[in-house]
Amino acid sequence: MTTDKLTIRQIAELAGVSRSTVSRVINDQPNVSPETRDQVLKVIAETGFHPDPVARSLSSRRAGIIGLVIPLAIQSLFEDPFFPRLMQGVSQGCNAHDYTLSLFLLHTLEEEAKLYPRISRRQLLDGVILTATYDGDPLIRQLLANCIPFVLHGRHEDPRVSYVEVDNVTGAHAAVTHLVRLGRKRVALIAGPPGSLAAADRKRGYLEALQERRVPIDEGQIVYGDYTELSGYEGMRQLLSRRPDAVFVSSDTMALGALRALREAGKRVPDEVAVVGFDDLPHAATSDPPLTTIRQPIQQSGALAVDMLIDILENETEAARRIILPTELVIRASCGSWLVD
Amino acid sequence: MTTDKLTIRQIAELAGVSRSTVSRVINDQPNVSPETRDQVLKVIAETGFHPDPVARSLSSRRAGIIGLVIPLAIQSLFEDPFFPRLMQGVSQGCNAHDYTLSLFLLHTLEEEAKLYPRISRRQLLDGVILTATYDGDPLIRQLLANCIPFVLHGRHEDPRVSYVEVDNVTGAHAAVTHLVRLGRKRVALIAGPPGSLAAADRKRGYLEALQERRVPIDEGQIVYGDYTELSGYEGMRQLLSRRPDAVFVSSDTMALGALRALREAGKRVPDEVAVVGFDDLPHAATSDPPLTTIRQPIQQSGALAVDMLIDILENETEAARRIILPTELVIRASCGSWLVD
DNA sequence: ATGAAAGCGCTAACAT
DNA sequence: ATGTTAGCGCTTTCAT
Repeated sequence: MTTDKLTIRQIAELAGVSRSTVSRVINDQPNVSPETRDQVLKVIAETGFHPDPVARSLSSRRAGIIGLVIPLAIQSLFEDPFFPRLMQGVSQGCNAHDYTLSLFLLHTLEEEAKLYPRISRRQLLDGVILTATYDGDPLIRQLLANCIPFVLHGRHEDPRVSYVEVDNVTGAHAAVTHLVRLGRKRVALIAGPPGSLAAADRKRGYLEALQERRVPIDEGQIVYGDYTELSGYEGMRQLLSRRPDAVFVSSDTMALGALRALREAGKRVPDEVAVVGFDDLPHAATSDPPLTTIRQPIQQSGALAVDMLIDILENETEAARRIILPTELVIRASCGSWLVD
Repeated sequence: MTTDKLTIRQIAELAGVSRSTVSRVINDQPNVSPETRDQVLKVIAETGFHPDPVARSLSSRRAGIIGLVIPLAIQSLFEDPFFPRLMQGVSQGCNAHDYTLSLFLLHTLEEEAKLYPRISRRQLLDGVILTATYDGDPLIRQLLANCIPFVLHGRHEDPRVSYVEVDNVTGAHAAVTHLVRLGRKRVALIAGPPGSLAAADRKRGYLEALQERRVPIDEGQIVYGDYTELSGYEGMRQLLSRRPDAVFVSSDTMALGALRALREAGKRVPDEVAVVGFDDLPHAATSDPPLTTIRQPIQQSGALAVDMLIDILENETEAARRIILPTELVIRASCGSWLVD
């Protein structure tokens, strides 16, 4: 039935019209009489015709494909549910707009170098969503220099860059303020990797919250992880000698590692040490004890990045677009709220 | 510098040759004299020319793109590190062969229906890797019917289907045999969802191991989950009344849920109940207690699926290809090996 | 409202 | 070894 060698040419013949008309119908363009349109649609339905996306891209200069690129596909990518969640959001956004999603996980610098030709032609990809960029990532410069439409997932200083970000400063601020109000005096921080802007923002929220509450800041209470469970574990072990009575951890996955270190050390959570994470991914709710955390709308942010990119693609304006999404404190057992009720 | 309106035409002019010659050079074809080749390569390097992939696809009828499709993007996708790991493998495979990866996460049946036109044209996608298919998934039939090259991740009965699979039966068999040898008499099973062939295979391994060891099989000791932590938790709670002294869980993530249920119920692991998982993902090593599990080469299986698909694309043969990968028992604390030393 | 015709940038016979 | 030419299947002016 579906001979699949169909082209608009055959459809045109079968419908008794010209190729242009078929093209108009396919693309929902005006200037086709209702009868003609119905006739063509009927033939298309009967034959099961689908226009060739490649030919279409070649002549229309748009591919209907969006790239999601993750530079230096970090270790945590494959252990932290954060990225899958983000991909889900991006994927849903693409599906909703009938765009295809291409995924570029760059494991090495070589692969990163090879990426560029692929996207530079503005043909294979209409635009790019870039996430998990690190400080000084050359990709942003390249995209900017070559006028390739892109949206960053995470904020950026350059005024030309459009982005979707989560309000990391406020989120971290809320977490730490919560701990201080609960009476914790020695609040440590397991931060994300230096070089990550999101990590820096969360650290800033931590510092500002302490300052506002007149809690002295002790640099020794700050350690850095890379969003893996292991780095959270090791970070917490380092912190142990500083005897914190609370710790704000920049991701749930690292917080799970911190809980493990505390358990091993025989520290009761939250009685001796309160813990607050960041993300509110599923495993935060099932840890022992369940994790108080800052919820961020990961999936939504991915979908919004797609919306934004498509808006940029379809309505070419100059102004960069920016969205900042709010976070939310989710209270569970690990912060010990009930201890002070 | 990079004017980016370059076509082979300009390159041809600059190099003083014809377009065909440029094309030959680009595609590493023979019948170009070394001098000409060098000259062309020089111009290409100087201008920073990259051939347009879309135009190339249109005339060569191959896109250099592979699709990874995950039908009914199951809940567990976004909480179990299994899929990210698989994607990493697939992505590396694609990068190694200079193919681009497109990701199709199908969240609804509607989206699944829309996918088909996208791939049927044999243009946008050269081939497909299909994973997490469920029983009676229409996708396989469609791909087969339309002669779209694809590789299944997971085995399949149809002799025309090429696949890469992990030896689930043997893996599960090893897990259960290990438990029985350790003296466990009442070995329960938390299986994967009915409808999944991999889940059925693991169940078969479980049943066969018990039979071989002359352990009576109790259907009441078998429950089903969906690879989420929660389903493992609930499965274990159901099993509690059956008083198992061991449980084989079909995924690490579900095993974590089982551990949580046991902890809540005050059952000591492994003393009272031994637990063995499946996967050996990072979180298996950091649970409390660390999880004995069956390691499967997820990442490798993804990369191999790509290799296989590309082999099929580039050397069109009739015969279906099949790879079965071995698993490995990884002993940690949760099975209580040391209790019987 | 409809059709004719010129590309889009490349590959692949075919000719030389 | 190199050039010529005809498409690939569609979109898009430009006529009518």
